[in-house]
Amino acid sequence: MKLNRPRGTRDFTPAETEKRRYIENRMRGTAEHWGYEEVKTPTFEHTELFTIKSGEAILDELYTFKDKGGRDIALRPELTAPVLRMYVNEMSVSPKPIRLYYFENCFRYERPQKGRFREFWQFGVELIGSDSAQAEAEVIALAAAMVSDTGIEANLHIGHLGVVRGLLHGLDAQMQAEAMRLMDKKDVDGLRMLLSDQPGLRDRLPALLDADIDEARSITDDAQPLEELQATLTLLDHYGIRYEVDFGIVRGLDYYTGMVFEMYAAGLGAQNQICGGGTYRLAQLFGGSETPSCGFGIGFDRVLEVCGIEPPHAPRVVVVYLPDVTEDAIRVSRRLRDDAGVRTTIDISGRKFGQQLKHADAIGADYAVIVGAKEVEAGMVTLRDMHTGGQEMIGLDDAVLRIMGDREGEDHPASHDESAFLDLP
RNA sequence: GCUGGGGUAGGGUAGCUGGUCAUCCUAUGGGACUGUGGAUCCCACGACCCGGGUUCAAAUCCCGGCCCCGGCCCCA
Repeated sequence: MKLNRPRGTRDFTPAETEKRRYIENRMRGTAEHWGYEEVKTPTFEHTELFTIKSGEAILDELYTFKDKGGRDIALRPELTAPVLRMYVNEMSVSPKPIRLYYFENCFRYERPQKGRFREFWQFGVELIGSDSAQAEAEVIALAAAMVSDTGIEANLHIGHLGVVRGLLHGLDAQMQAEAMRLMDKKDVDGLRMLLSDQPGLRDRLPALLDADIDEARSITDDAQPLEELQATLTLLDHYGIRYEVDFGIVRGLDYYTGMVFEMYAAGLGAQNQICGGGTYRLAQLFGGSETPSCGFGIGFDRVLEVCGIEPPHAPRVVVVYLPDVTEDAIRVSRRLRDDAGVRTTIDISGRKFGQQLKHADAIGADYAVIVGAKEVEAGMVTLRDMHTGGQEMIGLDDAVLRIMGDREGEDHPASHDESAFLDLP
């Protein structure tokens, strides 16, 4: 009986993996240019870490189990909590602010659909130790840069939880939660109905959904959140980032303290959000001292689904040889790998000459380097361009140069990206 | 959790008002072809999602499950 992979998981073929690696490394490169350093945390944590952060309700969506020592363990559903836990455990005395990024798989037990899987990958950033306007603007600008680096046009919406929270202050907790939910859904009618006996709010809250920052001033009495937001937005203008003010972004969780933002891309159906973040305080929940922070997460799988970027083509070379010169052929393949640094394969199946070429074609080789008695005698190789069919007997050094020149002539981005790409294990 | 559509070789499909050996294309391996690929021909390989029911007979009809693709809910 054939076994299939578990629901909501995926296999990635070589072509898909290559593309994922390439995009991943571009994003990595951007984060590093902004001075962020990569961290890794465990794939599983104590379940408590996530329930402390997000409440017991998330247990339904967690992969949990008891380990052999009876501990309650959960596969990580996200990385902000693990990274902040790590900060409290390992880095709380590091000089602030601390700039961290991560790229990891996460697990959520949810119904799979477009852009939603049970194992998915998140790229994220946490700027720990500051919630200044400068910090917020940097984090948002970095998110925008990462997304646009992948060739995606996304809409950036920025809001501030202080405004809604200030307005809802007098209501009981359940009403507040419901109002927040309706704000998030932009459900004007629902809001009016919910707040029908709250004349002070019934119109102001729905009005906030469409308000820009000036209009918001007339809706709320509390000027402070708006000033904070204005300071951040002013800096973002200097970063050259385009955004939309949206007080309907509520990101319901208690630990968000102020600015919140989301990015949306077309072409993803119901799961159109590719990035979400904001300013929060979590460290004290995990036993650290109160530490303002901000960060965001990018849904890597959704990015891949809409981004138009393809990895640069790296030439493929096949050494085609006759059985009586196997040793020479192996020597040639070593030179191609070591000196030219191109991906080089050589027949291991005992195929006949014609079939070796046929196979080279089938796997999409760009060049065949032909080694036979003639070549060995002349101390040369025959370099065949598999695309044009043209071929020429030349010295191995020339062949190496020719192939390397091809690689450098390809249309692909700046060298740092390429070297990062090639340095992968 | 709710809901619509769907599961036939590795991929794509025909058959699906029950009845020869389940069709065709493609991919893969080999041969025709012992120094020149993409063509052609031949051979090989390989499937009815799982379980139960109805029936002399089930890929086909019925029930349940699993899975896939969407939508809702949720979304740290």
